[in-house]
Amino acid sequence: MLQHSILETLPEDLHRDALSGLQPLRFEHGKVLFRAGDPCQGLPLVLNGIVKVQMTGLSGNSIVLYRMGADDICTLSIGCLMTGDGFRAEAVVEEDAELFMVPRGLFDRLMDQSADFRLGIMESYGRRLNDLMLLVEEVAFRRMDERLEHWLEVRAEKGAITITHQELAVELGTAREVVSRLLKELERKGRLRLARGKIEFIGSFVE
Amino acid sequence: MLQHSILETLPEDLHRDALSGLQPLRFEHGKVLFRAGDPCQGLPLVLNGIVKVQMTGLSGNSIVLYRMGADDICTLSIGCLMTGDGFRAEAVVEEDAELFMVPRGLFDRLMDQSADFRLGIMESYGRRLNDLMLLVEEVAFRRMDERLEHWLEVRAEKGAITITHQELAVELGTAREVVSRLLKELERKGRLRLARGKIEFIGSFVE
DNA sequence: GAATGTTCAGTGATAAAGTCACACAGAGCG
DNA sequence: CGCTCTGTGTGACTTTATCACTGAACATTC
Repeated sequence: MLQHSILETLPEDLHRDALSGLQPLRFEHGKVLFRAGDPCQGLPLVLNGIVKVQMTGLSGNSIVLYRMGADDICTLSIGCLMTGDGFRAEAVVEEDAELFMVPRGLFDRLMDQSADFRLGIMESYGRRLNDLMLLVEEVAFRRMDERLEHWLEVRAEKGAITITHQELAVELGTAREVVSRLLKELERKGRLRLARGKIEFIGSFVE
Repeated sequence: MLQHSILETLPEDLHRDALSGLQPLRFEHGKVLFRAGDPCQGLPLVLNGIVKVQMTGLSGNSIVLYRMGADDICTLSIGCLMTGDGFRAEAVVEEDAELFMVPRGLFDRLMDQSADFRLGIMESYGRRLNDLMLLVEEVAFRRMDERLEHWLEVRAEKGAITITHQELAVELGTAREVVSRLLKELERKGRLRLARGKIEFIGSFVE
């Protein structure tokens, strides 16, 4: 389904006009869409798949800031698009994704001519700001065991997931050893089973 | 000086039109502009003074997210303005401030009719997003002693500041005891002098 | 299939930061 | 002066981060 809801709200002529200039780009798992310092090519509209955005601190540690899925807009790019500054973060394709890349000129035109488009952009910005505020709160005040358990609970329905402790550490913005120890603790409590690169949920997680 | 640069870019008729509907609102130090959960009244344009935005976690701890000064735009409000959701944060006047409150209708009209206004809004959003990303990185990976020293260095030129350890803890999103201990350590090293509600800089800070 | 290299996981020691509990000091006030 | 309120100092303990190292699981090569 190669469409994006923010384009569907456009009046017919604008819509046809916009689509004619946009090719869906296909990216595979693991592909780095952009990295810290890259200039901005345009505004990415995610059609399907999942892209995660993470940043690496001066210390070398990384943390996942948020994810984008179908119908999402990479609002982070707008800032760069406007000011010409580079990104502070990097985006990595987590599940094979397709997206439209809206160039600066078209973006300006859509902003100028469609109130719905503007609304969509503003809403997306608001959501992103909100996400980041919640992340700040979580990182600053929540305990790591709670955060880890919460992260696991969200994905527990799948029964098992494929992820290394290092990757999990980046998700939470902590150290690999911390994740290893906490997971081991959960295994001792009989709530999951650990294997190399895999976590299997049992007991309280699945219920 | 009761003007705001984002309004100055408007074409003359729009500018006159906008200003006619806007009264500068005056707020004193300590006044709470809005708190978590409040509905959004409009888009605040800061004319002068300083407003700080902070949030309180479920744990009861707080952290300062960012500050707004002259010519700033409270972009956080746009999200609420659009979706009707309440704020997650609260805004407190730090230095007496005046601001314009742009109501929804006027905001929509300006977005519709002025490319410069749109540009200003987008830039502001971008900056805010960037600030929050940097904050996440700082909270997640930087050591508290470094963060405290950096915070102090920025204000050291004043020679002395009036602040309690508790307030400083909220600035950094940590506990009062941690701040007390780190400050005491700095005092032992001869870099500052502590008094009730006051920090006086000496030695390496002033140089 | 044995040797080798690479990635991933486990763990002890130690340092930094957060939490809890409480003592005490200065400021304001009846 | 004695009382209260707010701000500060500190010990004890828990949680998290960092460092250093070990061994296990998997992949590659001969």
